[in-house]
Order: sequence, then structure tokens, then C-alpha cells
Amino acid sequence: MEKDASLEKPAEKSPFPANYLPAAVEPALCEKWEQGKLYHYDPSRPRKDTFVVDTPPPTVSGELHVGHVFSYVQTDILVRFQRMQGKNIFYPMGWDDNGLPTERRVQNLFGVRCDPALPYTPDYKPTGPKKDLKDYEHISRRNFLELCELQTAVDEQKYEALWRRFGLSVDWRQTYSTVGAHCRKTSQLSFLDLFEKGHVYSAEAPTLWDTTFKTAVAQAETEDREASGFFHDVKFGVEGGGEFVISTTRPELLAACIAVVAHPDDERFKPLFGKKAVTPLFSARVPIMPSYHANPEKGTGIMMICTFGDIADVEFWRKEKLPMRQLIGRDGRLVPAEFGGPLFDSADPAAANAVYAQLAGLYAKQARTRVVALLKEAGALVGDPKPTQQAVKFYEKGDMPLEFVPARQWYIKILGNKPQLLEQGKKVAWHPDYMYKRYEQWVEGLNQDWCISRQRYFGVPFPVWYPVDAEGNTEFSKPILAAPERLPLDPATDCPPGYKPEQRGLPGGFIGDPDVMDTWATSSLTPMISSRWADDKARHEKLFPADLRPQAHEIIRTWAFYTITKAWMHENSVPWHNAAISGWVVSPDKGKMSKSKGKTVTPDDLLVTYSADSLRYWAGKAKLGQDTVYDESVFKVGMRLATKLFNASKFTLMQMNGPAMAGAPALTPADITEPLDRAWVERMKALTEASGRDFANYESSAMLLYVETAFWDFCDNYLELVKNRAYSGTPAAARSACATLEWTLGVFLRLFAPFLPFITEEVWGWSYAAALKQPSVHKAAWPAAAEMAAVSGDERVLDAARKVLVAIRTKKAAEKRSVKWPVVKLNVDCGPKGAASLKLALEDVLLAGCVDKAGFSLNEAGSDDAEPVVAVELGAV
RNA sequence: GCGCGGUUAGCUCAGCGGUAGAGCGCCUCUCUUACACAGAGGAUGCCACAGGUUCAAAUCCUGUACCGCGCACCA
Repeated sequence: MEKDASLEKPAEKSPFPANYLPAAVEPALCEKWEQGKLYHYDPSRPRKDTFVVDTPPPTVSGELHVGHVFSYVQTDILVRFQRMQGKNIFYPMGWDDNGLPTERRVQNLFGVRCDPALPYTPDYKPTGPKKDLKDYEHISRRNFLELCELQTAVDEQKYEALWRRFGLSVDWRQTYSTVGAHCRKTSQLSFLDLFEKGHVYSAEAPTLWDTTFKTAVAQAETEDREASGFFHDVKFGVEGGGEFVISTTRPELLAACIAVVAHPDDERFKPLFGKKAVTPLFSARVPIMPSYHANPEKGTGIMMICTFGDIADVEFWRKEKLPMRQLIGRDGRLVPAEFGGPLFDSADPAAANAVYAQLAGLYAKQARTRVVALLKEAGALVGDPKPTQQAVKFYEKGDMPLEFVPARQWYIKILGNKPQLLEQGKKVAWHPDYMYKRYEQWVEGLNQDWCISRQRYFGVPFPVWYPVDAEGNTEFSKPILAAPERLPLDPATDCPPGYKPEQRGLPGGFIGDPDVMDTWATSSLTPMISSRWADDKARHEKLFPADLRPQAHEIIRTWAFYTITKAWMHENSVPWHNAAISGWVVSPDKGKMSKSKGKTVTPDDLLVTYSADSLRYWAGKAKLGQDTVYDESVFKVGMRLATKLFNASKFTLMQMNGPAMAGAPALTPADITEPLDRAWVERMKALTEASGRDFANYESSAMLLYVETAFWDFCDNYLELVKNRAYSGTPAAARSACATLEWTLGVFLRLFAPFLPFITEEVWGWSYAAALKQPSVHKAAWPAAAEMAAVSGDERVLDAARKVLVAIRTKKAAEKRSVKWPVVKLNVDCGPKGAASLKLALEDVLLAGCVDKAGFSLNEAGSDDAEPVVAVELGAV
């Protein structure tokens, strides 16, 4: 509709901005906070006044997404509350630039491959991406590492800028990078300490192995994936006569069969125990043994044990001390094998070798097809393969099923320490508390020690060398450990004590441990990295254990578990007192948010469309631990709340500057005399008490909800009721309203500050900063009822007033009249108590409702148990 | 198979012994000393199902179903 120019209000002489423009205001406030050193940790204050956060270091590989914003904001909200409790905040930020993601990124970006055997090239300049794999430049580990550091530094700046823009109140002086010297030193020192304490050992053993990345992986990095496979019924012979059928999904492992087992009580197979089975195709004679592992109900009830199909095979092999016929090589192909030799038994070596010749060199999957064909030819396959769905173990970042491959690896002892680790987990307060169950279940289900060595290049090397004996064999049993004061070092370029560099790799010389550590071996130390356990004991004593570990639930089994483990092993302590577990952001169809689902909105895009406050509002609304739907309509609600805060604050402050208050002295609680104002104060006092309690209990999302409701009630009802009186009432009545408004607005700004740090800070700066000599709302004290100890009231006054006001509005809406339309008659039927309450606020009610005083009547003969009845008559047109 | 969450308005969720709630969306209306990026008002529910405890159950207990997740099994 066209506006009638003659109805335009005269321009208000307002000291406040006309419109709220978050895109301009928010970045300016970021700058102000940085200049004011608002979030700096103060090392001079005692531990008991300090709140220490063990921030999750985000993986630096590409882009932050909206899920990051969600969980990091949730942490920041908790931190901001603690800051307003007067705590000295230690809130660091780490960068996880270690491990495979960075390695792959740098390879592609610069067209390089790492070859640890090469010497370091000073002043090396990369030449850029390559089309062909064969064009990739091969460079030394140190050069490769330098490229990684170069690239991650660029990414880290981008991340930091975005985090600042979202208002994370991190102390940006407290940063670390997991590939930096300090973290390498800490990781290596951790290794030495655990070695000394006997928690670490190396062993040549079957290891979970990813054939694509050609590295060992830990149990925690594996995941099950559904795959379709086939049961193949394979006929086995029995030495001395007889046969039976085994159902297997991995016939390619037939050549690696070392035993056949059935349940000890299974009558069908009892007579066979002690005899030898003869495998088809290879004629290997293997023992038939009883094992509780075999399930009579499954397959044919009798199964083969191979080296190695799964963890059960490994355990059985280990327990029975059976021979190892390792078939799968590190690249996932079948290795050469000689039947009739010491390892690969066969009653007919020539035939076995002829068969195996067709298999050697094939990938496991190809070998499977080939074996099945050969079995069929040999008449050893019973019936057709039967399709089945099975769960197959994968490395979480890999595309090929994991195999068990024997290799020398470093392990941290977990299995023997389960009871202690469960106990440590119980000492942590988990939020929500049921998340402890996940920890418990994971620890109970562990079946391997923690394998910490990886056959990769980019990562923290082990500070270990081995002597090479006169024959040129590496003596793994005699590791030479580095001295702590030399850390960090790289055994590939540094030299062990007592040796000369030119002795490297020679008989009588030495060789560096070729492996790097699992990235979690470093990540598990984050609270000790930021406390500087490795080089500043005093600081460490002060900052460890931390107060809060925020993290997502899917890494309870890795990050949380490993951190608890290391804190216990190193310091006999929990790493932190509280673990706040955030949920995931899920797409509207309830799947996990991912790029493949077409949700490629970046946080930067969202900042343009909405604002930091509005996204923070969305994150703040979600309960800890609970997955949350990505829903832009919630951003809009957050946006609206920020705008409302802006406008309501502006209006409130304008009312307080009306003619009634001109030149009046500063307001105090003693000014609050009107019953309606006191009723409102009463309500706000209850609100502040509840909010502090709920926030401390990690229930901030619930608190945001009711604070928001109260704020809307403030705008729609209380403010509407008192605005006239505040602006132009009698001096005492105006002072009462203004004092209430001033305190109330200050309370709301503080209650919202952790969630909406920008708009609250902006408004705070208009009047409170100077009046209270507290430049930032984020350093202001959390509101408390004690601030209004001198004021008490009866909330029924507020309720009575609100009810009448709502009835008047309802009538006007029904009659399609504007809110300002005059009311000529108003009658209220209620009980004596209701009447008494209403009378105390009557002036305000009549004024706010535009009611003709002469037309008002009150019938107080009714019952106080019944709802009051309000009859409204509007003026004629 | 075991465990943990969940199932409430069209959607997203809060409530967790005392008259079913919010926001979004929808409908109607309204420029009012801030806010039309707004406000006022309205419609909308066998609180998954079945039993039990209780004066009283969405809420507590016991089962069942379904959804999500974790763990284990995976010949």
C-alpha cells in the first residue's frame, strides 16, 4: 500500500541507528573484541578461577561446513557462560593438519610423492599439479613435510577468519598445529614415556591392514559395511576316508586353511576331532579341532580357519599356535607360495602348485572367482553359490575390505587395562550422561591393542632407531630410543648416539624406524599439548586436567577413548572433568549432511544470507547429543530475534529518555514502587535464577527457549503496558517504570549474550557499557536475583493486567479494528483477589488498551477459581 | 543378538505425574511513540500401540511395533 506522506511521523531525534545491519555490525565487533583482548587467558589468575577447554582441533583439509559451525558454536555458548561467571577462560584452538587427508591433498596440489629414502633438498620449490601419476616429483620426507606445513598454514588462516566471524571467543594466541614442532615433540615424548612405563611394545603380528593405503590401521578406524557375497559349499576330504562340506564366503583363502573346527558338542563332527581334513585343490592336511567359536546352527556347522579371514581366525591361530600360511600380501594380491614346502603342506604338491600358479598375483576378489571355477572343475563344489548379505570390515577412509597381514607394529596396551579405563571413563561427567554408555560399550568390545604405527610418510615419526647386525639384519628387539632433549627428531635424517650418519643402513650400522604414528597418537594428547606438558611443567600443572571436552559422538571411541587412555597412562588422571557431546547436523531427509546430497551451502554463504547470530541461535536451540535437522527457517527465527532485540532495546531506551525523566538522577532499585513493575521484576528474578542453574547443568537450549518466551512477553505485554507511563507519567511512576525497564533490558542482554554475542554487544554499547563501566556484555556478570533483592512483587498483578489486555486485542482483531481503536465500555467479572490485582495496574491497562476510563466497570463478586470474564465494547466507526 | 536414544499439530521440536505447548507453515486482520525484516487474533492433536501403577499418566512401570545410532556376530 502507498504510504500517505502526510501521515509520515516526524523524524525522531534518536541517538540509535535506524536499522540493524548485522553484515556491518558483526565484523566491526569482531575487530573490537580483538583490539580489546577480550578473550585472552590470564595466566596470573589461580586455577580455581579458570575454565579450561580442550577444543577439538578441526581437520584442516578444505572447507569448514555448517556441521562444524553447529558444534563449535555450542561449545562457545558454554564458554561464554563461564566467562560471565567471572571465570578466566583458557580456550585454545588446534589445527589437525596431520595424517592422510593432508597427505593426499598436498600430493595432488603440488604433484609430489614422498620418498623417505631421498635426501632433503634445501630451497625446494614445487612445480604444481601433474596430470599423470608418472610425472609426480619424488621428494624427501622433510621436503614433503614442509609443503604440508605451507599448505595447512594457508588453510588455517581461512579457518581462523571464519571462526572469528562466527564469534568464537577463542584466545587466538593459544593455537597449535598437530604437525608443528611442539606437537611432534609432545607425541614423541609421550611415546618415550609410555615405553618407559611399559605401556608400549612392538610386535610382528597379524595386523588390520588396508591394501589401498598399504598401512596398518587401528580397530577404532574400521567400520562395517554391508556387502553381498555368496556362500560356497566346499567338499573337504578326511584323511583315512570320509568327507564333509564347509560353507564359506571366502573360498580364495582355501590355500591358507590351517585348521577345520566344529563345536565341541556337535555330535555330527565329534568323531572327526583329532583326524586330519584334506583340503580340495591343494590336498593340504589340516587338523580337525573342537572350538566353541563354531556355531552348529551356521552354515554346515563346520568351518575352516585361515590365515587370516577375520579376528576370530587370528585368535584361534594364536591360541593353538598353528602355522601361518599368509596368502594376502600388503598390496591385496595373493603372494607366491610353494606347496610341499615347510609351510604349505600338501599330499600332492605338484597338483597344488599347478592350481596355485593360477592364483598367485591375483587380487583377493579375482582369486575368489578363479578358485570357485577350479573347485567346480574338480567337483568339490556342492550345488550353486547361495547369495548372502554380510558385514565386511573396511578402513573408514578406504574402499577395499581390510585384511589381516602380519607386520611389525607398535602397540599401546589396552586389553589388559580395560577395567582401569572404564573406571576413568566413569570419573568424567558426560553430557548427556547416556553418552557414557557408548564409551563403556566400546571399551568392553575392544579385541586388539591400539596399533599406533602407520606405514605412511606424513606424520610424527617414532623417535627410534634399530641396530643393523653384521649380516645386515635389523635388530628390532634392540630399539635405540632418542633422548628426550633431542625431540622432536626424525630418525630418517637424524642419527642415533654413538653412530655416524654414513653408517645408516649398513651392516654394523643403524636404521631409523620407517613408520609414523597414528594421527590419534597425537590427537589423544590435545589437553597435554595445550597445557604444554612437554616443556612447561608449571603451566601443565595449572591447565591439566581440563574442565571441558566438547566433541561429537562418533569419535567417542577414538578421540575421547584415546585421550582418556593417555591421560591415565601418563598422569594417572582424567584428561577433563566434563565431556559435552554434540549431535550431528542431518539433512531434512534425516541422512547425515554431505556434499553428495547436494547440500553445498557453505558457512560463508549463510553469513551473507543470514548472520552469525542467527546461525548461533540455531545451534543454541539444539540439545547436546541430539542430531539436528538443517533448517534454514530456524535461522530466520534467529534473525528475527536479533532484529527484535535491536528494536525493542532502541524503543526501551527511547522511552526512558522521555520528558518525565529529563534531568533526573540515576535510577536505583528503590525507584521501583509500582505494583505492576514489581510484579515484572519478580518474574525476571525467577528467570535469572533458573537460567543460571540450567546453564550450569548443560541445559542451555532449554534455557534459551524460555528466555526467548519471556523476552517476547516483555515486548508484547509489559513494555506495551508501561511505555506511556515511562515516557510521560508522573515523576515517581515514570521512574518506577524506567528503573524496571533499564534493569530488565540489561538482564535480557546478558541472558542472550552467550547465544547472540553480536546484537547483545551492540546494544550493550549504547548505554550500559558507559553506565556500568563494563565495556563488554561478555565480561558482565551473569544476572542474579540478588541484584533486585530490595524489590519484591506479586506476579498476579501482571497476569491480571495481561489477561484484560489480551481480551481487548482479541475483540479488536475480531472486529477488524486497529489496536488503537477506542474502547468505550469495558467490564471485568472476576473474584476479589483478581480484582485487587487488576486495580493495582488499572491505569496502565486502560491506557494501553485505549479504554475510556468512564466506561470501565469491575464486578468482583465472582469466584477467583474461575477465569475472569472480560466484556469489551468498541467505539462506533 | 545386546545396548542407547526417539515416536507429541502439516513440518521442526519443547514439555516428562495435575486443564495438551512453542516456532515455522496456514487463515483473518492491523501502519500502533521501536519493529511490515513487524504486530494482533485464529484454526490445527486418540501425545505410536497394548496393558499396569495412581484420586490423576504424554509424563512412572511392563511389553509390542516402527525410526535413528552404537556394539557384537558376520563360516
